[in-house]
Amino acid sequence: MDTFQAVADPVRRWIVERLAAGGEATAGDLAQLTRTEFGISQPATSKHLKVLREAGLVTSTVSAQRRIYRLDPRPLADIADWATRQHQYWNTKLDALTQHLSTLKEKP
Amino acid sequence: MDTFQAVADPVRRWIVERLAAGGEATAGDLAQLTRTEFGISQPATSKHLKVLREAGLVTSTVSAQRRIYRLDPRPLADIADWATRQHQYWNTKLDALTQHLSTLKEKP
DNA sequence: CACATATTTCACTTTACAGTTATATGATCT
DNA sequence: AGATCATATAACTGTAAAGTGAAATATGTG
Repeated sequence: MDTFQAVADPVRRWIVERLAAGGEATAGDLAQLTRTEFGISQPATSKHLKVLREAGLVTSTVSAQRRIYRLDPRPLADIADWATRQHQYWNTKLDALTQHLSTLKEKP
Repeated sequence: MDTFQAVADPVRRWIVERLAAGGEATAGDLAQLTRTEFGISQPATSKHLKVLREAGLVTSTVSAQRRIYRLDPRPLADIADWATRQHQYWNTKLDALTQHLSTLKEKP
């Protein structure tokens, strides 16, 4: 699954936001939080974490029985880049159009 | 369907890119192009366009029997903002950590 | 070693979505 | 009006993803 699909799911997007805000969290923390936030079970969250892991959005390190999850900022940068590129490219065209229209208004 | 889910699909992302590059296109143009690019039928593309419309990513205007599709840059800006926000927030934390580690290295 | 804790994986069900063909809608042309 | 073109919708199918409870795996503790 690619990066876009990974963050398409609201639960996973919420997890990403949580990790960005808190820095890191154990799988148990996240399972607890998503339970209260979305009412889903612990295995459900575990599977979401797997998807995020395979998409490269998060990394996990083992600490005894706990798995500590952290965000990898690079894939997010890719998304931001893509969106900004499409956004800006088209915006310049839009600006050109607006300007063209206003010159038409001056000299009708 | 929300903006993220709309651009999660590769066909729709391709359509967005095409509109950003070309400025505008008719439904027929896009149906033709996605046909050669992905091998899907005209109704399939029509449904993708519907999703993009309902997500607010594109607008369509009627010109005789044709529907002309254009990109609305605002939702893309939202995506870029979101991704940049998560990315940067965590990056500052990462920088702080890196700096912390290097000071530890100096004075062990 | 037995037991508790943390997390993942398995087997299964339900739901959502992309795709298809066929049909409907609406505008243009002769 | 009838034919045709452009696009959308309907009805249906196959597949994938998200959810669940139960079991497996691995680590720490009395």
